[in-house]
Amino acid sequence: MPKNKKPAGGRPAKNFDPSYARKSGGPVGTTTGSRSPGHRGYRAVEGDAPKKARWNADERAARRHSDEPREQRAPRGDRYDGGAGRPAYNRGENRTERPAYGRDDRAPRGDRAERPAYGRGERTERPAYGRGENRTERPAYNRGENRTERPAYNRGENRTERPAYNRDDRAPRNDRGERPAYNRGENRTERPAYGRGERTERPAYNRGANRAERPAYNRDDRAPRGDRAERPAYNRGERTERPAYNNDRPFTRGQRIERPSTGRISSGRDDRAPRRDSNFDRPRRDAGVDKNFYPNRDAKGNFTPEDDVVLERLEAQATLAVDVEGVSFSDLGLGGNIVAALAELGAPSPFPIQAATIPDVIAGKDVLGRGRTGSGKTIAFGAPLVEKLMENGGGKKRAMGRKPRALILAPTRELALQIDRTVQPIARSVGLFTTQIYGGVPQNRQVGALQRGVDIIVGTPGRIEDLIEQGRLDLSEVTITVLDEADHMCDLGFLEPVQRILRRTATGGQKLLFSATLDKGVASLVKEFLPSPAVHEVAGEDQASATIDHRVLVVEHRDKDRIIEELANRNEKTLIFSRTRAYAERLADQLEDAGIRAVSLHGDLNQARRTRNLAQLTSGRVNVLVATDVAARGIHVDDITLVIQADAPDEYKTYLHRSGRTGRAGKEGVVVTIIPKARQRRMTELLGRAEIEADYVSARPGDEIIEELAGHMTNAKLTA
DNA sequence: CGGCTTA
Repeated sequence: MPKNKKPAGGRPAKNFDPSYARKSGGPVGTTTGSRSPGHRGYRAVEGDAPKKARWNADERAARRHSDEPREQRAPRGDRYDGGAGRPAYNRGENRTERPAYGRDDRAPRGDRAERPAYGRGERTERPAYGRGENRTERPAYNRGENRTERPAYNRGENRTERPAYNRDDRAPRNDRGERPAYNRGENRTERPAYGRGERTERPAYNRGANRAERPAYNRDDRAPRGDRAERPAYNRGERTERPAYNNDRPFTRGQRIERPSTGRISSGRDDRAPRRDSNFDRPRRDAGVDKNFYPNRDAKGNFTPEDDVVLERLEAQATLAVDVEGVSFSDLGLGGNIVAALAELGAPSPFPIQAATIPDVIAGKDVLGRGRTGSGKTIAFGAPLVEKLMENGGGKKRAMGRKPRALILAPTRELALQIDRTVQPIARSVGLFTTQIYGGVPQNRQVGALQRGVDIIVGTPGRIEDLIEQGRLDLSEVTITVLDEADHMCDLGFLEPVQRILRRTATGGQKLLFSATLDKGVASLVKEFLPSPAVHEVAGEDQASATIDHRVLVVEHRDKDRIIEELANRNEKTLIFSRTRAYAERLADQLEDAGIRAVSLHGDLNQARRTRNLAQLTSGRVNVLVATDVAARGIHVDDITLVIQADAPDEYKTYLHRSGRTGRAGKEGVVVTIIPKARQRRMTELLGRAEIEADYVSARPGDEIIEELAGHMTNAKLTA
């Protein structure tokens, strides 16, 4: 706490003083906190003031910042005083002052007696679950024999059997003292507020130095093999199938130590997302458990060329650009407020895809829409969706705790965020609320928003399904569902969760599927959910758009990184795609080392870093982003003039989506795909499928062609 | 390979 907030001679505000609880006296009657009413921390009466009633988590979530658009609030860490000045919130002894954070309201008390000691017996055995020094003692993080004792944590049927897990029924507060050490004790005080603003101050959790000290966390070397054999068959099956699991982690320890820090601010190295093995993957390991969150993809490879035909088979109704000339959004059936909001968003009049689909959506039809990337698909579904909700809305509007009536699903968090940035202002213009539901961030705020009541949900499948299972999200009144990047949502790994989610929505609800590429991969969804869809695409706007110059560089493998470096050494925005997270990270590092400011974007970064790195490209703070295919679809960044495919894509659709990051809104762009000689045949086949013509050029570092492609020479020469 | 849930 800043010293200047302490009145001279006073004692620290009790909420902020970790040592307070130890001082037996309690209030001694001197002034404290702010003297001005309305200021945070204001205390009108000292000493005998009644103890402040506390909110439980849900109440707090419902009240917090209710006066500002919730989606625009700063991330947690930036609020209040940034956390750094809040030394002990949620920690140590303070904890005891808090009457059961987030528990009271959850389950009926009655449960308690029935579950006398769930999760406690074990606890004594591992007093500091998963943390600190204990870690080394538990080489097999979260695994091993404990597992068998709690056979179904967080899973299907168990869930229903113990409706009150993680809830009220644990123990009355005073029980606390008896509870061995759950979440308390010395560890707690040592941890400077896990997961909040102070993050950067956190000494070494999951970071460089510590890494080396923690010999066994989550890594290859974490547990002797023998451990595994002893484990009674739980959690084994997949393991054997994935022998290299954890071996191809992007950062092996070796690398880490070699380059402890290059001084890159943005390396992202310190912002790794938590590993996803153990718990995260666990559900799918158990046969017989219905929850199959991310189904394994062993079945992949059933792809046959015949499946991969372009949408024409679905008899798209083509719309010509000329058809929509002079048409306004009002003509299409949108209300005045929405039209005004669209104008504000920079969309004064409809694009063809919008003109094609908006009337059908308002008419209540299911719609399949294919439009070139950057053709305005978000508005094509967002605006009529809001219009529909208005028509059906009636008096429910703004009722506390009303159930959502529209759902927009996207394959990546970044895309969900971006969609919300467009849809939210449209919705707000007519008094409807949106909220984002996606993983990688604390769920409190999202749950709070749901409790206040929202109309439109924008999110990714994982968290949405999670909240459904927690009983915190009810889709039964969702009458309009949108799948953006629909074909990707039908890929293995996404299809099943998406199907489960769609089945949770109102029966007979309207479904809209949009993507830049659509093929028969969507058939299974169409069959089940879109009985007779209207299919739209925009004629003459295929992906081989004239504004993009496609090139293929055939290089020696050893020259590849060097050539990428030369290509990326330019003054305009460049997006580089790699196949793996590790390579994306390595390339970003290499570019930085070469003096080219670059950041990365991939699933090994935590969400904060992902958001920040993408924002750095958007804002122009850096010109180079190295990404996995997380950035391939839907992400819009202005003025990317060069897309480099450091690894060629496997699928023509991926090529189209990646290259769609440039040449947006009619601007020019170059797509350079770097391949080894051996890949030429495959590449040609892929380009044929994508209906793209591209020149092949062999290149070595320093070649003129690289200068050209980087834009250091004139366009005239480039095309010559 | 990548993407997608956890306090």
